Amino acid sequence: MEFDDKVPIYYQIKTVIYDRIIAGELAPGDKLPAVRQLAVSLTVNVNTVQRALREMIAEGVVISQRGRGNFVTDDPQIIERLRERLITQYLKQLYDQLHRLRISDEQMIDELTAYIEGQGDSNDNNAKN
Amino acid sequence: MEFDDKVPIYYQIKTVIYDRIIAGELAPGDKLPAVRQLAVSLTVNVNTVQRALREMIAEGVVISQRGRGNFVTDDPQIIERLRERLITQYLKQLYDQLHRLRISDEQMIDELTAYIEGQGDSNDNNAKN
DNA sequence: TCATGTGTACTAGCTTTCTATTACACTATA
DNA sequence: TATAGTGTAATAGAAAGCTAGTACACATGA
Repeated sequence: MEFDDKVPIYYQIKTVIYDRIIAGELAPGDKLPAVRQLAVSLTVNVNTVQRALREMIAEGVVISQRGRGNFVTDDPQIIERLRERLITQYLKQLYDQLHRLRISDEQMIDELTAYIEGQGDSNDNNAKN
Repeated sequence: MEFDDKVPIYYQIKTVIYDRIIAGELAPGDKLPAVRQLAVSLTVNVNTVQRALREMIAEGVVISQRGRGNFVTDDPQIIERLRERLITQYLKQLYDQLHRLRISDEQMIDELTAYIEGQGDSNDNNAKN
C-alpha cells in the first residue's frame, strides 16, 4: 500500500483500519488479520503495525488476546462513538481549512455540492497535492 | 505557534502562508516578513522557515530577492490557480474520507450542513483529535 | 507434549525533520 | 564606504519514525 509521506505510517494504518470498521467491513467481534499478515499486506514492518494497534487498543476499539489475535470490540456503542468522532473530525478539518481562506458557510456548501457533482461517484485517486 | 506533530512543521508553515495569501492578508507584490522575523513569530528555526519558502519559491508563488526580501508574486493568475488547487485539495480530502466510511453523496452535504449549523460562525478551536 | 499460529518486547541502525550556530552574499542608506 | 537588514548555505547534533532481526509468551490442536 502507498502512504502519504507527510504523515506517520503507523497513524495512517490506524486510519485505514478504523475506516474499515466504520464502513462495516470489520464487524464488532471480528478477528483482525494477524499482525504479521497485516505487515505483509501493507508492505510495512511488524513493529509499525504493532504501534498502530497499540493506540487502537488503548482507545478500546480493538481488543488484544495474546496468542489468539486482535479483535474488534463487540461493543457497538464504542464503534458508534468512533464513527461520530471521525466524521466530526473530518468535517471540522474542512470547515477550518475553508474558513481560513475566508470562504463563507454558504459558499462551503456550494463548493462541496459542485465538487460532488463534478467528481460524482467516480472513485478517482489523482491530484494528491 | 502550535503545530500538529503529525505533519512536518515546514509543511504547515507553507500552508499557513498560502492561507494568508489566499485570504488576502498578503496581497500580490506584498513583502513577506523577514525570514528571521518569521522564525521568531512562529517559534521555529530559520532553516525550517527557509525550507517552507524554498518550496513556495519553486512553485512560483513567492519571489525571492537576495538582500531585499521575499515577495508574494504579483501575478494574480498564479494566486488564483493556487486558490483553486487548495480548495479542490481540501474538498477531495473530505470527500475521500467520508466515502471510505460509506457515506453517500447526499449524506455528505447533510452532514456538512448540520455541522455548520451546529458550529455556526463561532470560530472555536477545540476538539483536535 | 509438541508444533504452529499468534501477540509482544527489545536492540541496532538508517532516514527525515528540526534545531543551533556560524558564515557568507547582496541591498539600501546614512 | 560603513552599517544594518535581508536571503542563503553548511555543519553538527538531537529526536522521531521505520526497518530488520531475534527472542519470548501464550493458545490451540494434532
